[in-house]
Amino acid sequence: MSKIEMGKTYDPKEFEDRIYAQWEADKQFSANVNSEKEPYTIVLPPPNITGQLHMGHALDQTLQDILIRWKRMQGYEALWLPGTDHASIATEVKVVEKIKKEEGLSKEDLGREEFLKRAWAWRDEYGRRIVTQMKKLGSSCDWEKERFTLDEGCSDAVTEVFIKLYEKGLIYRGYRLINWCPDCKTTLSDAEVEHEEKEGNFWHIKYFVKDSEDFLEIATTRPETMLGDTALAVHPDDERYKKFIGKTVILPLVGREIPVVADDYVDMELGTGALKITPAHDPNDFELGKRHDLEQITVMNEDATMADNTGKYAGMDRYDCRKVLVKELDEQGFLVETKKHDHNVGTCYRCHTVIEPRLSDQWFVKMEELAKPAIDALHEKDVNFVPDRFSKIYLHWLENIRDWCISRQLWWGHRIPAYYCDDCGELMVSKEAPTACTKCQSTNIRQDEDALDTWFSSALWPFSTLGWPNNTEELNYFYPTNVLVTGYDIIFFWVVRMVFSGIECMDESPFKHVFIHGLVRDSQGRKMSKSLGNGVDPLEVIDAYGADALRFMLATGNSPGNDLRYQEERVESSRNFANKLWNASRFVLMGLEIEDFDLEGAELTLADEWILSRLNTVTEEITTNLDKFELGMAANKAYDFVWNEYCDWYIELAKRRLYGEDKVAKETVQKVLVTVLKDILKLLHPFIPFITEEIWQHIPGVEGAIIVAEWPAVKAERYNQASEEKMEAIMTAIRNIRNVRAEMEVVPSRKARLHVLAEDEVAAIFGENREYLEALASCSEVIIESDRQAIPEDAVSVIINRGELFLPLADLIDFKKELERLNKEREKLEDEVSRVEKKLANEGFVSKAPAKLIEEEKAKLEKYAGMLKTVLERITAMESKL
RNA sequence: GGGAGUAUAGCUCAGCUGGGAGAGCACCUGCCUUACAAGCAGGGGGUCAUAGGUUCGAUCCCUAUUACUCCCACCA
Repeated sequence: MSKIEMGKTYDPKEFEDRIYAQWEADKQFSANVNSEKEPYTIVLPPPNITGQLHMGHALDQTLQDILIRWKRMQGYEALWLPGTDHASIATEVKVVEKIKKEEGLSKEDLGREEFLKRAWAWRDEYGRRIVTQMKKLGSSCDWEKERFTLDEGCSDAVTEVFIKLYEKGLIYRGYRLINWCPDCKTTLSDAEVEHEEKEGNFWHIKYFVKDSEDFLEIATTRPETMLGDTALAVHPDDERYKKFIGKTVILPLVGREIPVVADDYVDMELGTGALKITPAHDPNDFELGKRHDLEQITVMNEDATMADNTGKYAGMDRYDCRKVLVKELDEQGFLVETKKHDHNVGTCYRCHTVIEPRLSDQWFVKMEELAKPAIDALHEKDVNFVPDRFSKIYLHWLENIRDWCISRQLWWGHRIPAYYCDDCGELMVSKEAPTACTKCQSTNIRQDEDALDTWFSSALWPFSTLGWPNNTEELNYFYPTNVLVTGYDIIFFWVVRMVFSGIECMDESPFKHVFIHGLVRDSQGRKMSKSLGNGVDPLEVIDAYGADALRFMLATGNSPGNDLRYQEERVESSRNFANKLWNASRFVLMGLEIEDFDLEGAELTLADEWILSRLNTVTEEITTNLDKFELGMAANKAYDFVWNEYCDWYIELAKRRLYGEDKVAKETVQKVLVTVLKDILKLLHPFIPFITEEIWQHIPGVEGAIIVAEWPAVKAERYNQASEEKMEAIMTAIRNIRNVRAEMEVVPSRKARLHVLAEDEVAAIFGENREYLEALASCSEVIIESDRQAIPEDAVSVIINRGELFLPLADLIDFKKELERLNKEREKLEDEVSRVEKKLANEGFVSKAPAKLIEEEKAKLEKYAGMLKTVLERITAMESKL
């Protein structure tokens, strides 16, 4: 491996693509059945091929890549299985738009076969684009295993499941009222219907009793459906309307005779307490109609225009017809009043057209039996949500689930493996098209025209991608997967369905953990959307700041399950961190003459021991955080350690030895610098893979890539609390000296002697490590004093625990100012002392608080009281001079 | 109509099982100190939404209230 000089500034463009290509060439992402290793599997939530990746994908994938890279380093056979989703309805809409625009044709003009050709071409183009984008982000997927929900294997799985469930009676064909999108001209499942609050009216209409002046007043929000009314309904206990029950009323304008039925579904409080029943256009009316054996009259076409059976209204759009009807009802005296009434209406989740309930023959999955084991899986902790609160959403959905309508009137998707005999009407479900009817032997057989709900194939993703229904080695090894990472917005579209499908087909939940993240919003908290034009393209961000900066920004500053605002400043600060790491590494590696960084037998200084000990502590914390899916916290800890401890303190302290004459000391400090740097790079690699790999490969003597380097182990024997405490004392002293100097407005270039007057133990620490103070506190020399008399009179003092530091600043010292400063210090210490004293005087605290805490408080009291005493003495001395 | 989330520094957000409030950005002061001005050093700034309760002790637990956000729901 060649060790080229590192560039002076961090330039991600210089190496990100190169590093990714190198990983690919070295097959670092490939995971294979390996009995020596434990598997760790994540399947990528397959992005829709409808377009390009957005920030949400970038977040989703960053989190997965962090986990996969971390586990790979921990020695697992880590598989991240990528792929894309054909997104039946969404893609079909796009392709229809495209051919309309480019060729001026409709999909019917093209015909099924030709249309599918265009759709596959679309898939090739966008599928490729998505892969390119993911690589830019650094996603370490095993691309050789890339799958597509509509590829051969996944399609086999779909057919297999369909037949299996059909044969078990869990898939059936039924004539039901389904959700119909008049624009997409297909059915939708309940999950695909979004409810939107819309302004509307209650129209109060008179329905006259046959051969009578008596009438019933009903209220409706959808007068156009009256053309399909087949009854009126009232509550059986409603005194106002009891006399109407069983009577016949005349449908206004139309003249048709319909009955008045009693049903306790009717709410007496709502509207007028009487309602019209249109079984073919309202789910409740449908149910009620079945109970009363009412006729179902469909009065609308597929495109929501009025049907031929509506006479003069035929062909009108449903809303135009509504206007006309209301006008006519009014003119003819049937309309009593119009009241404003806002209500929720169902809309298509793709095009937001108002759903029209429609009667038709469709395929359904019977849910009750499938839902049960999925509910149990959660209770038995086979499936665990992170954060746990999302369990409720999952449970609520499963416990209230209704049968799932899976047939779609679309071409782009898995065609339903059902066949009909045109002669005898026999229905056959089979893998291959039957050559002849199993009942009448006719060869006039045609396949069901419909395709399956796109989520039907997504539901099988965790095992269809591993080879199911074939009993492959990979399936046995990698299934069940370890964690599913996804947004909360598709818990019921997808997560729920994967769980029950996994249990049904594999007898085992498809994943142990479901790690839920939120949505990426814009800087003002709005959802990113095309219509608002506020979307931020991850590729542009990567172009400007690098993939590592984007990843780090996405991984930090938000907690699991919560939404995240995209803020450019945060990407910038992440980029700055990368730059910091780059420069620190450059400094450490510059002029390195050794390749062996083994610290065995090396003579370590306090600073060495301190940084190694801190590294160890931080390693342990980060590992624990990752175990608990606290990725943001882990990243922040690494950030703090690198910047505030390694760079700001250790590197600064290392400089003296580094530039010094002592060769052994120089080598030792280089060893420590590199040892710590190596672990830093490893700890950061899952978050910022490119820069860490690039730097790693500049380290002399390293073999192999960091992507497969071993995750740092926590070393019990190196944990050194004493060195951390000693170092802390010196660091505090340095901070205090800097603070005093800044307050006294001493220019940094002016050095001063430091006199230390302290208890022996403390004085010893300062004496042994005087060079730290010289290096970082502008001290020209450090003198340990044993006699107060020896301290120059014109010195500024810094009170420390069990001691006092003096800085003689001759001409600069202003006694009045110094006195002010000391008095401020005194106040602070007095507050502290009185706070602790109060606490310790509290009977309840002393008797009930844990012993350790009480000890700590006592130690604090001693410390602060001691410091306060010193400050007071100092003040007295100063005052005598004024 | 149910359910959930959020409310912490000027802004965006962390804060694990209750034990002296943190970061990034912004702001103020001083520094080009031979890795880094994408930097260094120092500093200001918070009755942790409100009111109660539990506790020796509450940003954290409980109750209620307010504001915002989201999800679910067949009430015409």
